[in-house]
Amino acid sequence: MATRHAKEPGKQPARQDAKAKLLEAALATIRTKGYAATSVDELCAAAGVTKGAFFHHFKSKEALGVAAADHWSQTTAEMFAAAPYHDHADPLARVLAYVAFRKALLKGGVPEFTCLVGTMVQEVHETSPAIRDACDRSISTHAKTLEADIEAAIAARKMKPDWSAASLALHTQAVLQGSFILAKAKGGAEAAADSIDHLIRYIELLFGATPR
Amino acid sequence: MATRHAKEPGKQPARQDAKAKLLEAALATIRTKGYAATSVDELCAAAGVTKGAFFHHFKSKEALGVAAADHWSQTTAEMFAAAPYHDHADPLARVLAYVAFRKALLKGGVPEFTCLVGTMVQEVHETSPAIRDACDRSISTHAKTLEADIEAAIAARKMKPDWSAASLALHTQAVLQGSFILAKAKGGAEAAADSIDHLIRYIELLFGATPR
DNA sequence: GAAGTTACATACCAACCAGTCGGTATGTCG
DNA sequence: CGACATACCGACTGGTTGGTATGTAACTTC
Repeated sequence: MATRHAKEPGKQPARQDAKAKLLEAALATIRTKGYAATSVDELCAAAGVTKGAFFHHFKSKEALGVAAADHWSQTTAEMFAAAPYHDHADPLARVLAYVAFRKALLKGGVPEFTCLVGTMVQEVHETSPAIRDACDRSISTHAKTLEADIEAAIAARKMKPDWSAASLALHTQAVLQGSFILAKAKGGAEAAADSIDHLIRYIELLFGATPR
Repeated sequence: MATRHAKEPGKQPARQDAKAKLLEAALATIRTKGYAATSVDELCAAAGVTKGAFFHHFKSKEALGVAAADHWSQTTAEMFAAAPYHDHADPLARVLAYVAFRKALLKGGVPEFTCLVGTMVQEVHETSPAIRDACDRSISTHAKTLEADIEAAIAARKMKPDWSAASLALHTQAVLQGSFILAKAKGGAEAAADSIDHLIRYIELLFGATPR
């Protein structure tokens, strides 16, 4: 029985460590194998904690799914907020730079660049309203961050389009999610990159810019 | 080949019935709950057969997944081959009518209009190469059926685009798959329809037609 | 420094999972 | 007819599942 009470900072595993490690393990594992095929035991093993810790922090596997989606929303929001595409003066340039940025993210293995909530919502949309809503929130909130720039680009050109900024913002997400499916089917990012190029071309044409 | 015909009408359940019923049950159930969350027992119950019948026709659950993807490829291919969008004289009109046809298919509940192979490949891309390949075949073969019309539309306008007919064909599938994810996240087809409208607008702009 | 709370660990369970196996009913073919 | 194959049945198995009950060490508060 080893009693150690080392009080120095950064020694033993921090107290709230298990929850964070479980969420990180959930992101990686669910993106690779999907939600249903990921077991609680597996998550615990990947996180290096026990099942007691899991059910202490999450009242069920479904609650972990919701928390994982929320965690995903938060970390991706921070990442996009800090991304350089906001730096352009012209709003259309910012929108195009955003899409180009998304294309540039297609690096590494398929599970590393695909979307957690897109994967999860496909599986649980009929069986877990809580997870579905969390995924919807993640996608819709992110799309919302594009609306102001799209709106400004419309206004700057005095356009009166028969489509809304909101629908174009959601369309960008549809193309990205669809491109991830192509990447998964083909085992590589090439087709996904081509599809994103088509999206860039569409936005250029929509706003009357010269397509490359 | 082996012509197996019932001798008299009004007989007992046909002999090859179980396999077909299992495949139909697989399409419905997997589209609703996903592949991993669908158990063999559940499939058997939905098809009204026993587990003995299941493992007689499919050597494993994974084999059923492959067969379901192939069955999906076949039935959808027949359905699209018989669809009216081929009737237009102009190849671009055929392409646009195809996309409009896909939009018109967004009827009923979400599991009824979404795509089996898009759902499955998201889950199993890293864990079941056999199913992933079957899903890739389904998507890529279907996309291929659009290439000739796109190519003809390019040639008719003497265009020299920096994108290929193949990539545009795959892009249509990406948009459709992405729109299904939006539909699943939002629990309805509206956002999916809007996204398909953007795809129609893109193709019109690409080929210099007047956008509506 | 006792009391209470939080953050884990250990041990366990009933339900469920994919897959097996011996058996039967119903063909086909010679 | 008999020999053999195919189609299907349903009980069974061993391992896994999500979830629980209980214990305990560490931190917080007074």
